Amino acid sequence: MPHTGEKVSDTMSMREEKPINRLQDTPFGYTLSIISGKWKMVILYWLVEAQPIRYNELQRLIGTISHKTLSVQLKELENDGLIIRREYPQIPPKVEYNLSEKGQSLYPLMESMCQWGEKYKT
Amino acid sequence: MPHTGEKVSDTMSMREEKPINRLQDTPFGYTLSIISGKWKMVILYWLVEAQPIRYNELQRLIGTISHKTLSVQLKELENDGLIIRREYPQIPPKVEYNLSEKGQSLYPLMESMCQWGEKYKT
DNA sequence: CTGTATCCTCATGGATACTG
DNA sequence: CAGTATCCATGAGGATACAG
Repeated sequence: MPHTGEKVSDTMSMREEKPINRLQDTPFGYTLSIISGKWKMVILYWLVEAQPIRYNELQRLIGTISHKTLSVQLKELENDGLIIRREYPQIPPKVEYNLSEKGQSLYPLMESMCQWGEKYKT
Repeated sequence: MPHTGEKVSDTMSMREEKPINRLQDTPFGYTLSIISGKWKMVILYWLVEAQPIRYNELQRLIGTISHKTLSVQLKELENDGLIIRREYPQIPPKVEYNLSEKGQSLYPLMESMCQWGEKYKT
């Protein structure tokens, strides 16, 4: 898998005793750490579909995510630079979420996942 | 996201009251259910790199996965049809794991993940 | 409306020992 | 060698209440 142009052992192997190459430090591992978890990709998916989207609408679309979980996940996605939170100083408050360019760039990945699922889903 | 050719609400939305379209029943959700989790993609990654591979070697390569966890994950991957377990009736036992065609077909996804990580990793 | 703050449950995964 | 069995720790995620 030519993910770096280097030998695999240079970028991902745990074989070296020191320094230990942690999975997270590899491109593959980094991506994994960003999009793994139960909800990350689902949230990103809906952002692709419906951005800009407000907090409540997002929760309604996902349907089964809890209040706190959505909140935490959104904050993590924001910290990872995948989404942009835009707050309107109103009463009542209004917040819109959009994908950043970095977030948008995951679109091909989601596409691949959809196509793969389409093909292999029982 | 044209993952089915149908309207999004027909395949993924939770908006309909009944029947509720569960995420798992969508192509996207199916893929998610298959590859999510902490180790699935890591194991598949190493299979791409080093198949056919034996149980012990696999654990050694991953480096930080526990005995039980690897065992459980391998069984799930086998049940999902992504890998093929081949047992040689020897003493001591020898077992080799290979990717099935279905498993191999995830290669583009892994490729995408590597490339994305390569580009956006800090 | 858009969140935080608590508290709690439970699945995931780890350590260790044992088996064919 | 390639697992299973058992027990345990951790943290992700959920329910509910409260706040700005």
